[in-house]
Amino acid sequence: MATIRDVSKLAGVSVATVSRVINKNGYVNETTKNSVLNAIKALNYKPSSIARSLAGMKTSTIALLVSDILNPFFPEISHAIESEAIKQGYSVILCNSDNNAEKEAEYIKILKEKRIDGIMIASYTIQAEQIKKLQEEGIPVVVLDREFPGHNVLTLMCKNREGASMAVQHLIDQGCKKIGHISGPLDVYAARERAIGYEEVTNKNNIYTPGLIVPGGFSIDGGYRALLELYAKYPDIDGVFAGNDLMGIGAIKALYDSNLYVPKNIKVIGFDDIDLSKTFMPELSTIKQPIYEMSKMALHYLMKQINNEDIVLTSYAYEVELLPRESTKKLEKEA
Amino acid sequence: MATIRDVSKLAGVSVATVSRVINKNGYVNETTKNSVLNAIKALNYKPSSIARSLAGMKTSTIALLVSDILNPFFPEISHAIESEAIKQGYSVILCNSDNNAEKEAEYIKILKEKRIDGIMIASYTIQAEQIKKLQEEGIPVVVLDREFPGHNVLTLMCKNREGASMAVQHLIDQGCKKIGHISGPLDVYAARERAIGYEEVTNKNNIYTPGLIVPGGFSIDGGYRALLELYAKYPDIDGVFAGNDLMGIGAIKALYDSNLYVPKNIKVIGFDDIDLSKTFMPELSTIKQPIYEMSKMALHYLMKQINNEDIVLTSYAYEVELLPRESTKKLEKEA
DNA sequence: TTGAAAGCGGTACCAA
DNA sequence: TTGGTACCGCTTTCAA
Repeated sequence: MATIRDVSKLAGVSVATVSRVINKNGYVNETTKNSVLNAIKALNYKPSSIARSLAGMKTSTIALLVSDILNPFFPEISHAIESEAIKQGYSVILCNSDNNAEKEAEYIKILKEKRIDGIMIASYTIQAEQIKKLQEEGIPVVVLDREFPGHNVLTLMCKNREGASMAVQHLIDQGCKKIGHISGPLDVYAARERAIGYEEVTNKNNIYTPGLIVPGGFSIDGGYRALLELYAKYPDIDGVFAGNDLMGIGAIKALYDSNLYVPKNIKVIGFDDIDLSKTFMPELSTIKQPIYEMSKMALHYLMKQINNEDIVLTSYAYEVELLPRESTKKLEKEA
Repeated sequence: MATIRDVSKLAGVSVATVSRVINKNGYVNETTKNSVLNAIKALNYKPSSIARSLAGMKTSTIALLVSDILNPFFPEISHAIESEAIKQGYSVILCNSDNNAEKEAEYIKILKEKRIDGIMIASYTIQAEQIKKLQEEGIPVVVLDREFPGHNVLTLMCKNREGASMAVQHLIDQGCKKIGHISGPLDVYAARERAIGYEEVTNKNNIYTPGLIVPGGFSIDGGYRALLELYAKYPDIDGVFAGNDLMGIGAIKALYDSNLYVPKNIKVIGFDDIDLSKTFMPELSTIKQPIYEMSKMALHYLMKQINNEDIVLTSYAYEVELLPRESTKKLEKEA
């Protein structure tokens, strides 16, 4: 593989000049420039990012740390982050923690060694302490879908609590009297907020019962099991708010396998609006998070930090939107 | 951030010695070693992979090029590749081509600049020519789910044609008389093979009709539209073999929206056995590809090439397995 | 407008 | 067992 020296020799100039034309900075005579360009082409020269990073002290690479790449929510984030990053000339290295704190820690170590320019975190296992450490070492960080009160990190999320309230209110509006909640892991911020939103509305309507909250681990299987548990305890349940779409889908599946139908016997609403939710049968009502928009802004702020622009390290919550679909439809005969 | 020189000074040794203890190679006195280790800890020193790569001429990084990260098939591959790579001390940088040849080419350029040690390709847009070029430049390549006859590349896939035949035969066994095929893009190897498998079996049973093959672009939406088209042309269709699970799901959805039910009115079978297929309702019968196993072996062979071990650059096809589920069940009254 | 040369942070060879 | 040092391929002053 040709090096900058090969190019400089062939073009009959110094490496400094070659560097200037590659980076389009500094003065360089038009004629000189052309002969360099020709030499580059002739040698099929591709500058080594490795060497560039070492000399220039930046890698043009960021990392995206996710909890679980098999959960469709994360590929959606990943797709957004990557699309936006590439526009700015950045590559992203995707790290899948598999919800495993050790694997995550290992990744963080590797990322530091790789001297990435910044890190975007969409992982539930990460602790505030680790984020603080990253920042102390001068690595820009932005966090998605989490909150660390009292910590100075930029955090982007949606209005989880409000969304949850909207979801539950929607079930009530559709005629549900006994509403269960399949929650995410309650040590996860978003899951907790959604559970609180559920509590608030059920309380206000005097239909709150602690036993109606069952954890479902944010997965299809978890949602499946949670629904069965819920139904065993409360056979008269007629509405379910699932803490995310995946669990909503699991719940519908469990109902189906129990010969109960959605929305006829029980209405179900999820959260997130992943692609799958409108493909499922019945189509899953949900609370839409602006995933792409959030991710895009998150990247934007990460870049700002990387470029040493002053920004306020705080948290923003995006608006959510109720998407009523078939899974919460009020049927004729009920009306 | 501390450098190797900082460590050497604090420990009172030379950088060479520090390098030796970091890399656990060469002789180093136990006492010296400990003082180095202490210095490393005291300074929170993390060796720069950048500098290491530049000096050592290897990056310990491979790339995985996929067609579409939003298609669950690819996160599954990605998960497998990444899990296995990390075990060997390799990081993987995930590149999502979005089925866009230009974006893909851009990525390949970036990857060359990054001097990655090898590249794993699971992309439908890539051309044999590009692979040849990579190889000529000395970059190890392994390809998943494609075939390039006449080209010297290691290619891993499953028995697509055979699997397709099994799928169609299964539909026939379940009593289907008129079987349509929703195909993937026919310029994609796997899609073509599956279509051929379909043709072979339908021909043998004298139920082959060219019009019964409709393309569905390997996506849910495409499958949805393809089914509608198929049904409009052939209202008496009673079985559908979808070229992948996603299209199978789209087809079932389309049927459902047309008030036709699976498996009662029409039976549907897919291909791949993505996670979702057994969650969908009805559960989708499918042909299982050993995705994890294939990916694992693909990585294994990529590493062999990276380590300059001699291997035969050829193609292997893995066995597939019929997974009959609800979507092709023969109902009582039909029996 | 161009070039010489000093790094960037490691590795590895050769001497000691 | 250790240390000195010449690279790896590029960027970036500083001088010319």
